[in-house]
Amino acid sequence: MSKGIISKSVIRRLPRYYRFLGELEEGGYVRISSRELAEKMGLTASQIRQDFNCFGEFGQQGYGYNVRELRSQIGNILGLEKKNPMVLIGAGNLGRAIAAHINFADRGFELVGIFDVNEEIIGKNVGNITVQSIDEIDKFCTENKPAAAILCIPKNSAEKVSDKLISCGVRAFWNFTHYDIRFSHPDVIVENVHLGDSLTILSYCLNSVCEK
Amino acid sequence: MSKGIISKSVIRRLPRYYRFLGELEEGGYVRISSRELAEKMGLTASQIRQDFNCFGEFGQQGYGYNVRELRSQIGNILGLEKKNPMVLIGAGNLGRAIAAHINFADRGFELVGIFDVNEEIIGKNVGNITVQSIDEIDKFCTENKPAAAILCIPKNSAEKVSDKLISCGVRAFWNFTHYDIRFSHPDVIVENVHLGDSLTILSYCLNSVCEK
DNA sequence: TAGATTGTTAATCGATTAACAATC
DNA sequence: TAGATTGTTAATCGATTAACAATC
Repeated sequence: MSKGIISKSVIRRLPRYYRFLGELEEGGYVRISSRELAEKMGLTASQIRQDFNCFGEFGQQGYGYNVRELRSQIGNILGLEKKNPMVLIGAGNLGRAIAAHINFADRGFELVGIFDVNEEIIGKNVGNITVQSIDEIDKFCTENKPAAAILCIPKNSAEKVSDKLISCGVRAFWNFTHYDIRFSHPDVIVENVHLGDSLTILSYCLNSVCEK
Repeated sequence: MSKGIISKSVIRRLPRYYRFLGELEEGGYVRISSRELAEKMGLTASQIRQDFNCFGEFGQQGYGYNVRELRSQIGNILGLEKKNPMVLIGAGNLGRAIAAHINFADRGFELVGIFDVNEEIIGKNVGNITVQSIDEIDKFCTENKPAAAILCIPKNSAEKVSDKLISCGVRAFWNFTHYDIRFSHPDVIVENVHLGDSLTILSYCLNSVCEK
């Protein structure tokens, strides 16, 4: 699919390309040039062409890119035709909101199980999934082989839980805790979401002069 | 406070420094060298010294940095002693989870109002704040002068709502929608949280060979 | 004083932008 | 064919790392 290993900077732009192309497609666009797309997205045409050329030659000289075709290619690159089974650990406020709010199917995943330690939550439904005790995780993983896990748990339990999940074969984490999974598991795939840090950055920008 | 304008790359590392130094302080550390901190955080000592020197000379040759002092300095840089009034727009799953989950006071903010359009939610309490109708936002802003807003609303209402808030004096947004506020308001401060994009990146990494 | 470690300058690396030949 | 726009190479820019003199 791709020409060698792709830099994080490029990968982080792919979901946004995918979204924009979806909107263009809905808006009836059939073709678009890198120049026009750059204008709409606030990037340079050069960067767009460089980015796409990491993965192949999706355009045509003198014409530009076919919107539907390009979007579909990027979707494939992102692995969105897959439905990787995923578990949610922690069904507190944040975990339940994630479960309800995120369209997993459109992002290459399927949410197949939810786990918690809190007896008051266990047995209740979140969406159409019944929250199970974390003690069931071993058995569940053996049967369902989840590839990925969402961590919406307190920091102090994150080490134990992630160790356990990795030993059960989970290879990727969407990590909402401040625990650094990669420190003891350098080969695991981790996408961190540090909401607190994000708000802290907003505080900085509100109180100081910021670039861009 | 700082020596000129600081690059986004540096700013994005500040909250993590602040967190680590907090943990060190709790763990009884009095001093730490850039080398030791680098080891713990998975950075280079050089980068740490460069980062800190954007803001001043916080260390002492031959000694290193005083943990408590350094943390306090970074806290000030981040503006965490302030309590900027902030409103939440959208009290659905995600909005309510954010309101409950985030420690605003530790991040330089105070949540002072919550707004929604849904009649079934208006009048209910989220934490100790009563959800108001979005129609009240004008009056509320005049009285309370919120500096920042959290957008947890559908994309198609984001343009109207952000225009309105900006006209009411809101200068900064913690934006959970995929609407690009800066496109029509280039001078506004925006910190985007694109949860869907983040999960999509995890899909890519799970299905392809990734760096780091 | 000697050892340690900073603050800062210089070198390197990687990412973005510009330029242009290839080609539809 | 002429015009447009890509794919790709070269130039620039910015961020990270290395080196070292200053100094506690």
